[in-house]
Amino acid sequence: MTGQNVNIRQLAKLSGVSVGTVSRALNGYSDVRPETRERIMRLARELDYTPAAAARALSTRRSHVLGVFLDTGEGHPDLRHPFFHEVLDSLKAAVGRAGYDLLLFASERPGNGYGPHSYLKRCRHHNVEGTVLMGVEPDDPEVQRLIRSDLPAVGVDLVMDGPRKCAVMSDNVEGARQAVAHLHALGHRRIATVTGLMDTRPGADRLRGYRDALRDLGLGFRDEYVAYGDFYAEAGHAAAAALLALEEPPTAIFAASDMMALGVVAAAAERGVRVPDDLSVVGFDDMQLVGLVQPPLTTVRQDKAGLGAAAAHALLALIDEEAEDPQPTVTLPVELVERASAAPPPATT
Amino acid sequence: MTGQNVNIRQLAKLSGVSVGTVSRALNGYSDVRPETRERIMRLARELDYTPAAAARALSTRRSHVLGVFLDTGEGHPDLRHPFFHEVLDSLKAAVGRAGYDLLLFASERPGNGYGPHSYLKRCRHHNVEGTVLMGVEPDDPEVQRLIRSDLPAVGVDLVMDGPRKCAVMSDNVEGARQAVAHLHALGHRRIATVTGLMDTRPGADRLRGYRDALRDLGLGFRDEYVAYGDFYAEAGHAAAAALLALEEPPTAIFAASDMMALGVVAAAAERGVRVPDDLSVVGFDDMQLVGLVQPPLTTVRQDKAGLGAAAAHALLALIDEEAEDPQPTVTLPVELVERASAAPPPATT
DNA sequence: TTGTAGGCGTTATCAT
DNA sequence: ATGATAACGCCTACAA
Repeated sequence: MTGQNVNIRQLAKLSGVSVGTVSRALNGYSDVRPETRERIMRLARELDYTPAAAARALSTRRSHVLGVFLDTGEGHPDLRHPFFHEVLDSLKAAVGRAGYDLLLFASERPGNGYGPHSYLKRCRHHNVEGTVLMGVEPDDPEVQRLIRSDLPAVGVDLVMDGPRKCAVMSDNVEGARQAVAHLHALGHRRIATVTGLMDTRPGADRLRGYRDALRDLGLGFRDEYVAYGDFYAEAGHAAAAALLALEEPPTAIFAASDMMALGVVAAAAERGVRVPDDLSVVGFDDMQLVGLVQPPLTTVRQDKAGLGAAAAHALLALIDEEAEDPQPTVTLPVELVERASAAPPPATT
Repeated sequence: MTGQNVNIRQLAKLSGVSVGTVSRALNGYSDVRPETRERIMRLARELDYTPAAAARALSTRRSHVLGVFLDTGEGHPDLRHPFFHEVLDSLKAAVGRAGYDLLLFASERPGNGYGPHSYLKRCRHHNVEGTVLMGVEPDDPEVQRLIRSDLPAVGVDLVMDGPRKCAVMSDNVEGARQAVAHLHALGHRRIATVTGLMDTRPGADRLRGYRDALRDLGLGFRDEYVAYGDFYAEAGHAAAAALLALEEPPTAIFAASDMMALGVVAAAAERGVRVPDDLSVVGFDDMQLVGLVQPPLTTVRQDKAGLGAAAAHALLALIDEEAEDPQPTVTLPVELVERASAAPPPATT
């Protein structure tokens, strides 16, 4: 409609005032005569005037854009991890309410692509006011550079030790603990685990929770009961195969992710081991759908929406400087969801 | 590192040339003496110079940013639809390779928030060169305004009839057809369906494919065999309950989404109806995990990665003007994935 | 209350 | 091959 992209100068001319006045009127300054403002705003609406974000950012030095690095499933291109996407949804909603949009970094060559791929550079190029990192490699040297900079950034499941940095994550230790405790309460004594990637914080923490729980419960830790995985289904499948072939196989398996848990269930089914009759399984995440499958999966629910909102909140606080440094990691509670994949162990031990 | 955000002027001063020369050197113009260029580029690297996208966009009138409207699960806040996220992943990868980043629109008040919420306005505000729409309401008046504008836009599962618009989607009709044909080949004659939202293109097309298949197979269409759903699990559950309570219940159900298919399976299980022994179920999507559940779900696979790449491709073509108008809808093939939830019908009819 | 003008960081068009 | 300089669209002192 109308003649495309009106700018503030034309608006000024048409409303018979200067650009300064138009700007002040539109931006809600008080020193503008009501009638003048009204006239300007009406015209702006009629002409469908939209200020150019680039120009404003240039002049204001604020972009009202937040960056997002979402490196999901690089090593597993066919099995995208849905967890971060769910977090992204609520992150989007929360920052939107605060008037921010999200820049999802895709191109590895900001500007003209000279210089190495760099998180920090891409942020500066687009002048984002802060950024969220999800699923990125913790020890990538480029991440380290970002950490040393003072650009506000929050990591999801990723703690960064630097100025204006923060992290949000679930209480993974406690979650794993609850999973094991639940199994123990059901009567299990031979409880194994399939871990996540050990160089990620959730992977390490869930294993720690598992060990802590065993200790507290007086169960004794056995090396052969921990199978190292990578969060993906295939790892759960392989781990279960190995675990069930043990001389003294476990009666229960705590998998550090739902996908691995489903892999465990599948592997069990293949060997004629019934879940939960012969083997109990507890997962982690509470991905959508796992409540619908047979058997419905008992799992530790992460509050993905809460994580996204917390990330938004933390990042905005960092940006508004209303945050002491260093900022403590935000840890969200998890909740054991009892469904049908965990039950008392078979009577015959 | 170094003293934060160097700009082209400082770079010019330090390398002893004018800003014009720096700009030309960095942007690879030929009319720059090799030694000069080398000196400038080295300095730029040392100082970690990054051009400001906003300034460049202002001057160039190209932002190298593409917009994304991802309205996922507004009505179903607890059950985010993962389909679009998988598409988003490959979209991101594809546009990234072309040097674009993605702006995920979150805020409803671009600029100063005067005027109504508007897709078009948000695009113009950020000067995106084109935009992708996923999961948005087809008949939202604001979408209509976007459609009438000549901003390049492609819809995923959404056809827009306007200048520089395009759509990508799976071959939903054919997919539904294949599902029904598969069931028919297995011996089923009483085949019901649970539809998706009828005001979406995929919802309508999958129902059409179902009807077409019945006709072609000479099966005869029965009103009571189509239950109207909304793509979500609960709808599948409710539909199955109704369908199975029929006087002459179907022996097979084609659900227009995997989530509904799982709802169907769950409802069946509750009534003691076994899948696939007593009831065959075929879904649509091939969401991750549905191959792992019990029974592994037979379904029609959508090529989500292909959809994202196609959307990127189409949008870039629209932007580069190398696209006749109107642009034909891109339809991607689907593939029936036979797993275990569909089998021959029980012998006793 | 309003107008003027400088500046934000680049690119691009002229000269030279 | 390089240097000035005018846009690009907006905000914001400062003046009036």
